[in-house]
Amino acid sequence: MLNYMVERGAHLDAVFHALADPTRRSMLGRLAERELTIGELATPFHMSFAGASKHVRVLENAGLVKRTIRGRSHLCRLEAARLAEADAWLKRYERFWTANLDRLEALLREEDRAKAKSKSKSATE
Amino acid sequence: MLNYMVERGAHLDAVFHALADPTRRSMLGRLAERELTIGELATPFHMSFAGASKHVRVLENAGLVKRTIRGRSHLCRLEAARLAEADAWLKRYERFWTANLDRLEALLREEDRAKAKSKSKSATE
DNA sequence: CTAATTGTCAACCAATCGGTTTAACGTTTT
DNA sequence: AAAACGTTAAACCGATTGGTTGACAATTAG
Repeated sequence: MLNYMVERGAHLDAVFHALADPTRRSMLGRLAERELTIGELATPFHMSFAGASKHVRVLENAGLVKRTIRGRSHLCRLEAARLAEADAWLKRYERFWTANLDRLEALLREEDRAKAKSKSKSATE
Repeated sequence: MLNYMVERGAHLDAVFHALADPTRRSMLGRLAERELTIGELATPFHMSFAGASKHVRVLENAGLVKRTIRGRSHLCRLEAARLAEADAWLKRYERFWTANLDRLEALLREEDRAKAKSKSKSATE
């Protein structure tokens, strides 16, 4: 749906998909140190040039990499904004692994639910 | 490779893949509020029962959900440890969106690289 | 015992994935 | 003008994805 695309989550689909591949994560890792051309990005993996090029495009489409063409070589640089979005999404679950205070909070919510049995809730994704 | 599986990153593949689907993210969101059966997880989406079941399995295989069978219904609960791993991976890039101090750090690293031109580096993914 | 409920499994589908190869394109060098 | 370089495009491949259906197993309710 268009609403979904605009409102929220569309980026996350692409970003998480892009991150779900070790080759791509490795590329991002190298780009975190310096800007690299497609060729430089390709060399560490025993993979065809075109193969690496496709990985870069996935990263680009997810907004994780931006490319500037200079002459015949394409320079890639890391673009972190979308990573920040992914991080923000994960943060919503932070309390589940920071624990401790959680046990308490869980108990409180338990009490809350016991008291107010009437409400129905909407799944905010 | 087996080495890859054991060493690092194998989880991330599965976790990020699991998160790359809006249905699955939504399920996690609901599980963050309370434990739910497969059926309860399925209802919000106009999707077959078996379809939802497969999504849950993906989450389970990624270690994001744990299931306890009680009678004929399967209770699912959120398991956050793997989310923490994903968060830890993302944190390595945090400085790229917190910015500001970065410009400085980048300059410092630039100087460093200029001084020591001898070292080769390994891509730690 | 019989029904209905809760969920899985297996087969199947079209679409996408990660990867290859070969051909082409624009840029730089000679 | 020609050759070499850096990269993309297109066609293709097998594997996987998200989704369906229908049959089945197990627990629960009437």
